[in-house]
Amino acid sequence: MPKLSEQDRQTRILDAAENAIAELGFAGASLRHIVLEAQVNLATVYYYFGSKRGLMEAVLKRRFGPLRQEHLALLGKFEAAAGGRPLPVGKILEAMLLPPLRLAAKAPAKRQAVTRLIGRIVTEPNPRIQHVLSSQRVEVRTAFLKALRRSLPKAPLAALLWRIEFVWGALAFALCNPRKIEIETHGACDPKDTDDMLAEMISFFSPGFHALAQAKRKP
Amino acid sequence: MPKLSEQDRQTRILDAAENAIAELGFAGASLRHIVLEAQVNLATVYYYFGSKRGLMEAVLKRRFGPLRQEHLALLGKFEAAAGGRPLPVGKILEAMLLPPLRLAAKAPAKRQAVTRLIGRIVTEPNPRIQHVLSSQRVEVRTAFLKALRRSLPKAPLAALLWRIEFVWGALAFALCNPRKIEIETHGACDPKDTDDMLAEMISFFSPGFHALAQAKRKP
DNA sequence: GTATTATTTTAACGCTCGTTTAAAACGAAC
DNA sequence: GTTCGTTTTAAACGAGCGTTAAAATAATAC
Repeated sequence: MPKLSEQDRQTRILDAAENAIAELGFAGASLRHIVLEAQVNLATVYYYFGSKRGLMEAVLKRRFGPLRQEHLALLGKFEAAAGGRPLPVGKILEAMLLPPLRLAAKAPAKRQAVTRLIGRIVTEPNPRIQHVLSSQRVEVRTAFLKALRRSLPKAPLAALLWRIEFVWGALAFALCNPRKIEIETHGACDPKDTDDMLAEMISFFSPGFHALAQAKRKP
Repeated sequence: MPKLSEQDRQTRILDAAENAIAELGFAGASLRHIVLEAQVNLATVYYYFGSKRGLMEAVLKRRFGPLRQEHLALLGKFEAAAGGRPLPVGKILEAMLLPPLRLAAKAPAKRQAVTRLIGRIVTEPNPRIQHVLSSQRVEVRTAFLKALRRSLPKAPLAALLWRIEFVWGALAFALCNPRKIEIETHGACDPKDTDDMLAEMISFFSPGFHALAQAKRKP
């Protein structure tokens, strides 16, 4: 029996599951497919993770736990640097977008599993998985909302909330199928160039937020 | 045997399939689940649609065929009204966003199947389904790109392409899980109010496009 | 009426899925 | 070297899946 990689089995299973989810979605990623790639016996999944759902949740926790921390840390760092003054919108956007993009950039070029995993989740039908993630991210969501409200005190709450959703949506969409974007734009947009993508997003969204600073028609 | 609704079976199957896809995704929507809701025999699906894939493609074609027409028609109407002059960015955005939103609004309040169907597709892993849609929408994509290039001739191509992707992404995200947005914002954002959503999107994205009108750092 | 076609149903095939049980292999302690 | 707890394996279960072939029914034409 050739044990190609001698990292522990749990990690191999998680890696394989992540790849499978990114490629096939949660429903399509079968355990047998996963254990084949992980070079692990089928029952090993149940020994370590209890069930398929347990494995899926572990996959999400491994990535989105640190992501949550990075989000809060980066926002906190910017706020500390601002010394109590409201953050520029561009900085808030950077704190929103950079951690996921950095996570995506860290992945090896060929397999953008993490990248697509992030995008995959936003449209996940399974309510259980939805809830796992939603509950993990409520803290991040409120932190960014609070920062934006401080920076744009005159902006209506609903307008801010909508815009936050739009930003997350654009990010998720871009992360979800990088290949599609690359093909459809004939290479003019390169999703692998995360620095460029970050710059494009910030320069695109910032003016839309700033437009809220003064105007306030319907209270 | 109670034939509750006497619309023809094909329509009942398509409706049921649309609901199932919206709720469970493409992989999770099983034929047996669909025929149960459609009150139709399992083999009937194969008689009319040949296979599950055939049914899925028929579901997509029924909605996205007319959507494509509406997109092109609305853009054409605005361009005709402009009489050869470049369209305002806001009008282009309206032509992009209104048809899908109108489609979503048309659906009965309880079941926003079409709404979620639109969003579900953008993250669909199945490359076959991806391609069916992608090929159907290339015409629409290029039409809007062309309109934007006319209105913002100084804008770098890549910047325009990125922004178009971001707009589609934000729209898809918002359409995908309206319930999630409603819950997470504690009702402050109401995805069922498509007029409001359209206004929010246009007012958010327009400034970002206009910022491209003059500035052009890297050629 | 009968013959012919179109539609619907029944029943099953083979496959893959998630999951479980129990036995085998292993490692550390004594 | 035996014992004991942990880890890995093999084998099977039942359920659901997409799909198909053929029989039963309904509709149409002659």
